[in-house]
Amino acid sequence: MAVDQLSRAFVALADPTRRDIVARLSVRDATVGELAESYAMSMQAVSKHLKVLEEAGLVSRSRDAQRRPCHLEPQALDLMTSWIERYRRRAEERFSRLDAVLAAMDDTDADTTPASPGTKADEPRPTWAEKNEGAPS
Amino acid sequence: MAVDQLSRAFVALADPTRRDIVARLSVRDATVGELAESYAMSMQAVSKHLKVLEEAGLVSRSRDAQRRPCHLEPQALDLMTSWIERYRRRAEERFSRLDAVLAAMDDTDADTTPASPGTKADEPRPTWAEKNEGAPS
DNA sequence: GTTTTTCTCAACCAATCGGTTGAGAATGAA
DNA sequence: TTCATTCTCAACCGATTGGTTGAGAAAAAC
Repeated sequence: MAVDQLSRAFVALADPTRRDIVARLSVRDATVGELAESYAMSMQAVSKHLKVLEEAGLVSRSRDAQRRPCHLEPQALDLMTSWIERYRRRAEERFSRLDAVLAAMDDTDADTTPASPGTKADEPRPTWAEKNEGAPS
Repeated sequence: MAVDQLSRAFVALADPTRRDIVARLSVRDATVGELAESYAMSMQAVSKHLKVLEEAGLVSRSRDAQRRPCHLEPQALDLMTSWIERYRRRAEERFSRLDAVLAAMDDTDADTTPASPGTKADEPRPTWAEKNEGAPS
């Protein structure tokens, strides 16, 4: 559904079964069959979960005869962490002691206040993140 | 759907609009109406998105007359980061130079190899993570 | 009081999700 | 070739999602 990499990654980890698969693969690679033994669902269902993880870039698969060993790809996790951390850090800075000072700066610095509270944009179109960052979403 | 906090958080950030809302709230609190101006959808839709974020613990809301200012809650982001980082770190350790050594240890150490490749469990029930960690999922 | 502003709730809809079953592709073994 | 193993694809199903519209609650302003 969500076309972008980041959405796919978050969607992928939103399911408990898929998070459990990621946890297992962090220890060692595994085949679809091996993974499927652990869950109360068909191998087809597990295969579907792996497809979601694969399309999110979280898992890659090689070939070993009939088997399709699954391998965790940590870089995809980095992408998520860096997105989250960016905004967490930003939010926490706001609660720091410099809060009042920064707020005062906000009122005069148009770059950090792209859409000031009173200044209502007439049109919706571009996302806030698009207007203000490189590629946050 | 997913009942646990972590699932809710990942579900919440899986939607691009909701990530954009989080990005905006990381800079400053905002009301539903202010947020809704930026998106090509009704205020009701934005209100629904905020409800999802709120139930995930990512956003809290106070009261100011009719207005319901939304406030980002960074701790919920921490929860996600720490889950992701745990398994990313684990996976990356596997690719380190000690890989061969650890693999050899795995074959003898039953604690780090709870379900050895050949040892097939007869029953599915508990998740892998439940059996091997505190509360990973 | 009435009206305005801000927001949520309820009902609805098409699309997607997470599971199922059944068929079959791909590979290695007999 | 035939058979067994491992896995994916396709079709289907009920439940959930992300949006809509319409009605109305809550608070301040008139």
